[in-house]
Amino acid sequence: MKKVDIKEVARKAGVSIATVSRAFNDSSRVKAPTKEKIQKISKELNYIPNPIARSLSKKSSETIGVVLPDLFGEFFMDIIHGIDEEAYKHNWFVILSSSHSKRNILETLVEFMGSGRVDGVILMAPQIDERINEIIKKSKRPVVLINAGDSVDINCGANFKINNFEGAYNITEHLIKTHNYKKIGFVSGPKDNYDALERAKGYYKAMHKNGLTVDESLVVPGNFLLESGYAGLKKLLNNKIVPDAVVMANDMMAVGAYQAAKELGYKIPDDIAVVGFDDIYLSQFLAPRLTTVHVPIQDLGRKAVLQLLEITMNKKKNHKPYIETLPTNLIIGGSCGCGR
Amino acid sequence: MKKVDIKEVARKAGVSIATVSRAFNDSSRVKAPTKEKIQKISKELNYIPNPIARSLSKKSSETIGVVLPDLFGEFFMDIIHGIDEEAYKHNWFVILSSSHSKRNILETLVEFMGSGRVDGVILMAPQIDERINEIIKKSKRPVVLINAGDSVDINCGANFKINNFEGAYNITEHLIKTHNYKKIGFVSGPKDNYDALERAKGYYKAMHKNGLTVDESLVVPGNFLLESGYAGLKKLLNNKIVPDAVVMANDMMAVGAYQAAKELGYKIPDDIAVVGFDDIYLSQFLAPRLTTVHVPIQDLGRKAVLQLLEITMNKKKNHKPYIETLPTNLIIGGSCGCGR
DNA sequence: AGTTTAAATGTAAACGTTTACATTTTTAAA
DNA sequence: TTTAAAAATGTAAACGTTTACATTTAAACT
Repeated sequence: MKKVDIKEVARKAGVSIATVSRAFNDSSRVKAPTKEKIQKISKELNYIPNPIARSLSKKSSETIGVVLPDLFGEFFMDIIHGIDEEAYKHNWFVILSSSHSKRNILETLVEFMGSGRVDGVILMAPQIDERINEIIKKSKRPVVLINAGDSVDINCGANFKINNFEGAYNITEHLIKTHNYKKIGFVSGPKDNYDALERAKGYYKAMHKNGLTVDESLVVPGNFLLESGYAGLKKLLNNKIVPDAVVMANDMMAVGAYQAAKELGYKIPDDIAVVGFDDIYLSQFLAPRLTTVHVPIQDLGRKAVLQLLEITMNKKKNHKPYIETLPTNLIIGGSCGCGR
Repeated sequence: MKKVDIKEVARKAGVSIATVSRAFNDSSRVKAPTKEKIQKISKELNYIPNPIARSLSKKSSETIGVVLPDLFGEFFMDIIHGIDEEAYKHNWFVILSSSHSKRNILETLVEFMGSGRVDGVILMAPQIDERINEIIKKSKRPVVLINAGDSVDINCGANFKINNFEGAYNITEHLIKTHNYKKIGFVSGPKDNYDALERAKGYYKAMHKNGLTVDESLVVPGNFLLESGYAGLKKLLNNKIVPDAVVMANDMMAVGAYQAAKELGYKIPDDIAVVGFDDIYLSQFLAPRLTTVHVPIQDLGRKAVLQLLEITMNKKKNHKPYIETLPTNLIIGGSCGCGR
């Protein structure tokens, strides 16, 4: 399989390399018979235009860089799935880089941006610090953010978010209005996490809107990990004011809560109702099925790609960043008390 | 942030571009003070050598292409995780492509191989057909296979597999020797899937080795999906010969089996023991925890990368393909009857 | 100091495309 | 036919590096 380049094809076809190139690109400018001959010969020789050379010349690579905080959990799986699927549909490639360390986000970003390696990047950084923001601002290439808070809207090409607030609000209100719970606890996520913060806000808002005061002791800190959900619920169940329901800031912690409840002999939802957030795969297998908030993660990935392509195509200069907040929806299981 | 290239740096540093290039590559050949000056200036100008141009010139991209059958389930997550982690460690990039269709595997492979886009590819194709095999053979670039059966050992650079046979053998034998089950059923995976076949073999072998005959009706077909596990167990429980234990060819089907058992009022493991294969995340949350076979998936990814890098570095001409079969290990839960 | 050798740097030709611009061929109009 | 306009093709200069090979500079011997 010796190397075959455009010259070879041109020679065999009796045309110039420009014609060959055109045959592969803007086909309208080359006569049909010529094009056919070139195609035939290319097939024979197994010729594929070298994408590297092409990128160098065109200054674009038809490749998207994807930078994710850490490659773990189905959340990221789904994002990647969405991205990959959409990118493939449009014949783009995806370069993946999960940021194995904080510092690495920067590095990768710089590497991506500075070079012709990618035409744009999809960045998911839970909280964007100043340096990252700086890079995005300076960058020639479009950046589409996923779930990145609002502080950075200005510099990016687009920012897709999940409506965490609404989701938390709705599920909390469900507990209040449908089930008439009064003492509703909350186990929060990491303090510096954008999603976590929004979810907390949603919980508070729903409580207040419905005339319920939130006792200090009803809110305990968590970190999105199973163990902290476990510890969180235990703490709540040993509280002076024992809640009759509890909102976990994500499903993993809800799983921990299930374990804690079981251990302490509390039945869900009879002794205590538990709800989560994320609708992870696992949640449907819990008994009773977890009531939670579904988050359209794959959509997030897909939309990010589409937006990035759009920006890349249109080359709009000083486009306003496009901001979209995707809605969530309530998944009713048995853990809130429904279907009792 | 206007473009800054090697010429710009060279000019500012008062040296030739060759020196700049050397300063960035084989540093030993440029005098220390010069190098420092170049580094300083590069930093000032935010210069990063254009990887595309570099690739074109060097005919290598420090990028690995990863082709996976489909981007779904944690199995693939783990593989990607392993690959990404190891690649990052060695400063390589990863281009991802899940093959959204059969035909696409070919396309992607050709695209990857023919061009300078990647230096090598990691391919996971459950069953490799002739055309794929052909491409691998012809290819200039190294291919490392993951879990691809043995038919293709000849052409690739390496082939990493999971010891499916051993895993299935061991878990079946565990049921026999530790628990003294005699009527052990089996729900198989897809007929054309390499892993599935090996697992089936392991089950049969363990049965025979321990003097148990396998009644036809004890083996029912499945397809690795939850539903088929559900259907599979139901079928077995309605059998003339009702098994006292059943080996599911993977964990997802075991989850289905749990649902079927529950529905029919069979208690696991008292009425029927169930074991799985894969040790998926979910399996630890089943009640009782699923007894299963752990598969070192991340290792698979990591090893594949390492091997690929090695091949790329050493440029061994006609190296024998490196073949390694990774061992599995038994995860004992309550579903087999242990800890009763 | 002069000569040889080694180290540092420079020059210019790749690498395989794309694409303005120039030229030729074809088509249409006069 | 001739000529103008349009379509097809060709020529050659980018794109930003790396790297043989050539040249200069420095170090090490006589």
